[in-house]
Amino acid sequence: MSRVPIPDLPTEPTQARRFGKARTAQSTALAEDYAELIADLLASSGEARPTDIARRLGVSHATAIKTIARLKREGLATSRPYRGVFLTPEGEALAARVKSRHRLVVDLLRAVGVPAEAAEQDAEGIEHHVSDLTLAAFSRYLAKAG
Amino acid sequence: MSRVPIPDLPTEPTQARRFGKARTAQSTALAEDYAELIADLLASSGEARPTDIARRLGVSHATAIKTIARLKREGLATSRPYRGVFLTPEGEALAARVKSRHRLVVDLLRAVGVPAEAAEQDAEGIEHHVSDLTLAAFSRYLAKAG
DNA sequence: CGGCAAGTGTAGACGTGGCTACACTTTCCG
DNA sequence: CGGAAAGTGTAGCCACGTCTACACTTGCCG
Repeated sequence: MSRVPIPDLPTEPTQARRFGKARTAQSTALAEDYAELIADLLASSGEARPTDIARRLGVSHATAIKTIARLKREGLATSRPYRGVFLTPEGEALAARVKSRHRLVVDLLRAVGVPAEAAEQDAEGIEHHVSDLTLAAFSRYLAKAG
Repeated sequence: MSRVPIPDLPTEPTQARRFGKARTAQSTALAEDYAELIADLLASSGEARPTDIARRLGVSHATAIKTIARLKREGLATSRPYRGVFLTPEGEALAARVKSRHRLVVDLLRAVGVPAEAAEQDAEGIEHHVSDLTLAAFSRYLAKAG
């Protein structure tokens, strides 16, 4: 009988490692989204207020404030009561990385024929799981094909 | 001066919707992973035991059991104490969908030049955020380019 | 057939991200 | 300049996914 009705599963530790990484990635995703959004707001309007951030993200302002507190704890942002949020140099670096990665993912999706709105929507979730290796491949592909 | 140093942000509700969807997607990701893995284990060894699932996923058996309970609540799986886990028809359908989507994502990544191991790793996280529209585009692209 | 190893299940704790409700500042306009 | 609207912050709740610790079944082997 044919040999591949059941393709071999990855070895147990390999698969566990993959899932583990995917789980961990998710914990950094929030910080990345916030950093990028704060950078955008600062660039486009000069200030990033918790309420604006909350509205953009579709969460309550209380949730936004809690997450901003986490960014501060992690050294990515600064803020003083009633005075808006700013990014530390590390926060800005993260935002820049995230932004360029986002663009690259959207461009790649578009390049292989994904409609614009779907590309934007899916990129929002996909981008957090794209490794540097994959990103480099996207970049090469776009340089060649685009 | 140049007109596009700051590309317009998406409108507030649009962006909120995108983030919201990305957040929601993540909540279904776990169920998808479990369904796919259970299907694989059933296919390759005839049974899916909580401990095997836990080891593959890199979590404790207690976590696996709790998540299996959730799958049961959602009508995707069945199990009786000490007797292993099985999928309902809906669970099998989900597993099949997830499996083919996973394959398509890996193939697409490979097709644009992502190294095999990176493709497998990243697909694990990416797959949960790929919409049907995007999946269809991937499929078209592979048919044309592959 | 008795007992032990392996597997299974349950309880309880923790951190996270989400929410609502309420209190306090700021800002701005009459 | 005073008060109301808008924004900010805090408290307390919930669901979820994770863990460790402990108790109970199963199944097999001597």
